[in-house]
Amino acid sequence: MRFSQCYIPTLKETPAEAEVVSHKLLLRAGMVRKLTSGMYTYLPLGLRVLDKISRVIREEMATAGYQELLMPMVQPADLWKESGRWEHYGKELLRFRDRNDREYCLGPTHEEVITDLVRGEVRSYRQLPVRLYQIQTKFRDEIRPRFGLMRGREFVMKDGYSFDATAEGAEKSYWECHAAYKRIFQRLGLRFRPVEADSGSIGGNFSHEFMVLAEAGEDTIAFCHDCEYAANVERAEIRHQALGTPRDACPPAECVPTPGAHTVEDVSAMLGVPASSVVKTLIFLADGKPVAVLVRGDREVNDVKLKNLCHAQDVQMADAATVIALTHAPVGFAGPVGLDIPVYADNELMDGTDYVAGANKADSHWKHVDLYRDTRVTSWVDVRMITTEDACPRCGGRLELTHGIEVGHVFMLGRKYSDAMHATFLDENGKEQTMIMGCYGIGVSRVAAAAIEQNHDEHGIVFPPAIAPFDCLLLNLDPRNEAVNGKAEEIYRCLQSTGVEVLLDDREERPGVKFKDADLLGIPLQLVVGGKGLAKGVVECKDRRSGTKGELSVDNLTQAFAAWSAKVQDGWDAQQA
RNA sequence: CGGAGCGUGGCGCAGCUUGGUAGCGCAUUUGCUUUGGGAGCAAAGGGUCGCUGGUUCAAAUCCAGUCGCUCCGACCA
Repeated sequence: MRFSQCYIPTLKETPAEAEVVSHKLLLRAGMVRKLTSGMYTYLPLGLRVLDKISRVIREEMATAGYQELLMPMVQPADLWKESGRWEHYGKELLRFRDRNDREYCLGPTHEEVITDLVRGEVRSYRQLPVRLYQIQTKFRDEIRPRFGLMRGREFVMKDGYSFDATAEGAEKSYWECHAAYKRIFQRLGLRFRPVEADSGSIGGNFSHEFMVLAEAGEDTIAFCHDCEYAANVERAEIRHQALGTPRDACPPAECVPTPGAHTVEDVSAMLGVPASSVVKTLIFLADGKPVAVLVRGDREVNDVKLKNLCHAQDVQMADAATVIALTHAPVGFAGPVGLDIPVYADNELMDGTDYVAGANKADSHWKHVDLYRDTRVTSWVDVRMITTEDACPRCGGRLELTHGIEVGHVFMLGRKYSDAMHATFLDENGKEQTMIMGCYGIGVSRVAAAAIEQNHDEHGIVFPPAIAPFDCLLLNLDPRNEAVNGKAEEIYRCLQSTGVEVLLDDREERPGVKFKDADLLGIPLQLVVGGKGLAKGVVECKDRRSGTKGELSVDNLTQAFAAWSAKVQDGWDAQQA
C-alpha cells in the first residue's frame, strides 16, 4: 500500500478525550475514531490490526477443532426468557421492539442462539461433540464505557461454544480451547498468563481468564514463583493452616472510649496496637440481606468470595443508615460482639486472640476480644483478598501480584443453558441426556488495545509483528529525487513480490514528518531510502522495538532483509520468553 | 445511577472571576525559500462560543434547564 493513497489521519496532538495510552495512540496513529461513547470506527489501519488478530484466532481455533459460523446480532427475547437471563442479565442487555412490538435485544453474547441452533439439529450422541465459534461485533450497554477500545459498548469478540455428551468430553473441549488460547496469545507476541477465575454472571463450574500483563490492567492477578499456580485475586483461595498451638490466654474484654476513631488506622494509633490486632467488621447486604464480615484490620474483604459464600446475585456494602439500624452505632464502630446478624469471619482470625473490635456504640471499642469466647461467629470462611504475604495455595511458594488486562475467558458451563433450554440427545442406551457446554471468548478489539498497553514507548506504538498492520514501513525520503524514488519503488515491488506486507511512505512530506509517523504507527520494520544511504549503496533499517539501526546493501536486499527480519522476530521472541 | 469535571474554527487551548470588537498554537489554501527527526517568511480562508430559555440597552461570559463527552465507584471480552 502507498501511504499517499491511504486514509491514515495521524495526529500530532492527543485529543482531550483520551486518558489511557492505548486510546491516545490508537487515535493519534489514525487507527480509530470515536462515534459516540464506547463506540468506535476502525479506520483502515485499525481494521488491518483486527484482521491480523482474527487470522491467528481462526487458524488456532481450526486446529483445535472449532468451526466458524456467523449468528445474527439481533436476538429474539423469547430465547433469553427461556434461559432466564431476560430477567437476570440486567441493563447491560440493550432491549428494543420492532414494528410489530416484538421484543429483541442486541447480542452481548450468544449462548442462547447457539444452544437453540444445536438443540434443533443434534439428536444423537454420535453427532457430538459440536464445536463452533464466530467473530462478530457485540453490544453491551456498559454502565461506564472507558479507556477507548479497552471497554467499549460495541466491540469485536470471538465467541466459541462446545457441546459434549459426557463430562470427560466437555473437559476435553474446554482444555483444547484453553490450549488454543495459549497458542493464540503466544503467536500474537503478548506476555500473558492464564489464571483461574470466577465464573461471574455467565455461570458454570470453573473458568480461566487470559490476562495480558500490563500496568494499566484493571484486574489484579496472583501467581506463584515456584509452581504454575496463577489466579485472579477475586478468586485466589488462601492457604490457611491452623497454627495448632494453643492460643494465648486473653484478659477479660474491656470497653474503652475511642472518640472519633472510625478507621482501623485511627483505632490502632489511639490504642497503640498494630492493625493486625484489630478486627475489621464490615456490614454487607447480600441480595438485600445483612451479613457481617470480619477480617484482620490490615486485610481487605474479597466481595466476589463473599458473593459466592452467600449464594447471592449481588453484594454491596451497607449504607450508613442500615449500619446504624443494625449496630446502633455510626459507621466505624461496628463489631462482632453481640451482633445478631450472620457473621462470616475470615479464617486468618482463628489463629489469634486478644483483638480490638468495634463496640457497636459510638466512640467505643472493645479491647481483649477473644472471638471464640466473646462472639458468635456463624462460620469461619475464606473471604479476604490474597496478599503477597500469603503463600501459594498449591505449593506454599512465594506469591507475586501483578496487573493484567482480561483478553480471553473460557468457561466450563456444564448444563446451565442446555438444561434451561432443553438441549438434549439420546445416548447409546437410547436414554435422553442433557448436553454439557463450554463457552470461550476473546475480546478481539481489546487484544489490540492490550497489545499497545503492553508495547509502546514515548514515540508511539511498538506493535508485535503478528499484530502490526504491515510488516514493513518503507520510507521514501525524497520522492522528487529520481534516484531515490526509483530505488524506493524498486524495493517496494521487490519486497511485495516476496510476500512482505509493505507500506510505502511516498508522501511529499519532509523527512522529519515521515520519521515521526513511522515511530507512531509502530510497524516493526522500518526501511529508509534516502540520498545519504544510496550514495553508500545501502538503505537504512531500524527495528522499531529495540531502536537498533543498521544498513542493508541494495545489491542483495532480499536476502539481507529476510535475515534482518528474522533477527527482529528473534528479539521479540526473546522478550516474550 | 452516585460523585467530580469539561463543551469556544478540523485538533490542542486562552478568554468567563469583574457582561461591551471572539483570540493563540497546530492543521488547511496560495506564493517564494527550504528539504535526513513534526521547516521559514508572506498572505488568505474557516467559529450561530453544545442546545433551549431567562436576566440585561448588551451574554462565550451571569442564572435555569437540557444534551453530549471524560474521569472516580458497582459491570465485563
